[in-house]
Parts: sequence; structure tokens; C-alpha cells
Amino acid sequence: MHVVTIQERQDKYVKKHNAAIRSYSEMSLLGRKIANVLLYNAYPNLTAQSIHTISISQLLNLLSLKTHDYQKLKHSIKQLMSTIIEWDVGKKEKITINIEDDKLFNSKENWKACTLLSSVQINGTIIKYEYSEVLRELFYQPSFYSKISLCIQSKFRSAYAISLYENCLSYLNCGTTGWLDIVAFRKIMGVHSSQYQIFRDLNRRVLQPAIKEVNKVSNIEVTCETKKIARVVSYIKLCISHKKVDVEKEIYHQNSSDLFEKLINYGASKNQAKSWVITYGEIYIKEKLDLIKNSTITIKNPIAFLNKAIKENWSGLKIKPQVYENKQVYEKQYLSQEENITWFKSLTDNEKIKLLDRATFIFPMLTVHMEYQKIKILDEKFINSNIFTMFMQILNRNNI
DNA sequence: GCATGATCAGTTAAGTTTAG
DNA sequence: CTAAACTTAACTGATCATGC
Repeated sequence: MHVVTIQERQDKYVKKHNAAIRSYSEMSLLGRKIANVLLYNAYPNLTAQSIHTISISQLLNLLSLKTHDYQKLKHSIKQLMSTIIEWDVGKKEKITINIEDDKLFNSKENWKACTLLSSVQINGTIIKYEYSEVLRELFYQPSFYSKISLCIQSKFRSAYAISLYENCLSYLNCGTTGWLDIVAFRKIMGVHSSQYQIFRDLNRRVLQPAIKEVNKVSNIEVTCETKKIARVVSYIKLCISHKKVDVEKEIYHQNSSDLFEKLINYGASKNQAKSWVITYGEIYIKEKLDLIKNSTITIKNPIAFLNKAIKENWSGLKIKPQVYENKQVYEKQYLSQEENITWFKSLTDNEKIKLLDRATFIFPMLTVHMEYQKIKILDEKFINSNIFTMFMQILNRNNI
């Protein structure tokens, strides 16, 4: 069997199930980073094998760490064995947070739970770790996941910030978390009930610094609003959007720095190089660079050659520019709000209820939003609410 | 020394109660 | 009804502990 190696993949992103994101809430900064790297390393062979290996140097490389404190690493890895991932597997298959009094927790549902890693072994410089079968199934094709960049995660210095980042990513498509009560917010941030009992401290020491750090180091922009009941801040709403500039920076610094160097060496300006990579994709540009490299004749003006090769897709190669593919997907997926309303109105009540089951399975927080706004799927006001937009996005009937 | 996590004291703002 | 007094929570500044 062919085993895919890390080097064969260029994008260092890990698909992380939202059940895992929530279950990681009490983990340390390093533990969370390691868990993501281990999943990234195992992912290509996740279904094929239960035991995966990674060298310590590879792990440190993916963590962007230079430490030699192996005791600390060992402790953090061991911590993963006591991290419990819990999710429901009943008809509704809701994902729950592993805290008993959580709103989503329902003792009538069937649920599964297991530790993140079922075993760990260190042989010299090689770490062997094992995922249980149920977890491998859950993680391999997660129905609702966030794509976490290992490069961005390595920049985080605070556990609260990385927790906020991962949780916000799950809400990126909706653009907002909706109004979360403080208790729910504390849970997702991993703030114990004994800590920061006064909002002023929670705000100043957890919320604000975490937002500041996420906005500084990540590819998303987070703002927050609070709602008071009487004089007490009782709800927090986080608004999340893409941060375009940083995505470009990330491409420049992380994935394509070699490619940029080559393009600049051939005489391209920084802006031109950046524009090509962002517009056409790294693989496509590399392919055109290879044309110059493999050319039997001397190319007098490589940049002019590249420019034309890129724009006219010279050599009829297999890879098409990403921009065109993305455009097709975009046009295919996009539906207007009116089209969604018409479609929704054409459904029977039974079909609507089934869809709600599907949507809450994909995005459990939908239940909380609906309960909070006191909206039911069969209500007439449902189609005019922001929940409807969220609902359509969850069902992938919008341009996500 | 610096970053981060945690807590406290004084001040300010806003809501509630009560005396006139 | 009104305004002063009271209560409560947020804001701000400061300090301490811990780990790197």
C-alpha cells in the first residue's frame, strides 16, 4: 500500500472536527498544537491504519518550535490521552460538549466518547500514536469541521487565543456565533467556573487579549458585542470575517516563499509574483516555471515568457488555473436568498423537520440559536430571520 | 526580564429604592 | 413625582505568581 508522506502535501492545513475543537477546551496551548500536528500527520492514512508515527524533529518542525525540552513535549502528548472527545450518534447525531450541564447534552440520546489518543509510545526519536477506530471514522470525513493552518497556529502564544481562533473558524461561514450566553462562552474558551467570575476580569484578561491576538496573527478578524440583562453582561456575540491581507501574507511567507524567491529571481516584482500566485494558484505557477527550467532553448525574457505562459496556459497541461475552477464552483453553488425562500416554501413540513435534523447534526449550535430567538422551523417568521440564512448556509445552499 | 494568568482596590456609571 | 441615597457591576490601575 502506498503511504502518503507529509512532503507530498503542500498546504499545511488540518481538518478538525468541531467535536474535537470543543473537547480541546481545557487543553494547554502546546497540547492543542500537538494534537493538531498529530492529526495532520496521520490524516492521509487515517482510515488505513490505526497507529501512526512521527519523528520528534518532524513534530517540532510542524510546531515551528526549537525546544529541546522533551519532558514537556512528553507531558503534553500524554495529556492527549486524557482528553475526551464526545459526540452523539443517535438519530440526530448531535455533537455535545463533554460537560454534564450543557444545553446540548441530552441523556436520551445515544452518544460515544473516547480519548483523543488511545496509546502513545516513544522509541528514541520516533513517536508512535494510535487513534481508536471510532475516532478515525469521525475525524476522516467530518461532517462539520474547521480548516486550521499549522502555520497560523504556531504563531499563537496564548491558550485562550488559540481556543478562540479554532472556535471562531467553526462560525466563519455564518459570520457570527450568534448570542452565546456567558456560561457557553466560558466553556468553549476553557475558562473554569472558578476562574474570572467577574465579567470585567474575564473581559480584560481573556476575551480582549484573545481577540487582539487572533486579529494580529490569524487570517480572520474577530469583533465582539455584549448584551446585558439588567446591568449584567449575559451574552456575547462574536462576529468573524476573513482578513484578506493576512491570507496574502500567509501565502507569501509560509507556503510559497521558495516560489516567490524564484519568481523574483527571474525578474518579477513582488506585487506581480503575489498577484500571480493568488490569482492562479501555486501549483499552476510552478508548472509554468518548470517550462522555463525544462526549456531546450534559451529564453531571453523569462518574465515575459511566464506572463504569456500563465495567461494563455501554455503547453496544454493537466492543471488548470485555480481561478477558473473556483469561479465555476462559486457560480454553481451560489443561490440568492429569494431562491432559497422559494425552495424552502416548496417543502413539506416533514421535509423541513428532516432538514432541521440534518442542520443541527452538522451545526449543533443552531439549536441554541433557535431556542434563544424562540424561533421554530415551521414558524412563518423563520424565513425572515437571520437563522434562516444560517440554516441555508449549513445546508450548503449558499456560497460558502 | 518578559509574557501570561490571576486577583484586588478605587473609581465610574447605571439602575433601584426611598424620603420628602 | 423628584431627587438624593444606595446598590451593583464595569472600568482602570496596580500588584503578585509562575514559567520561559
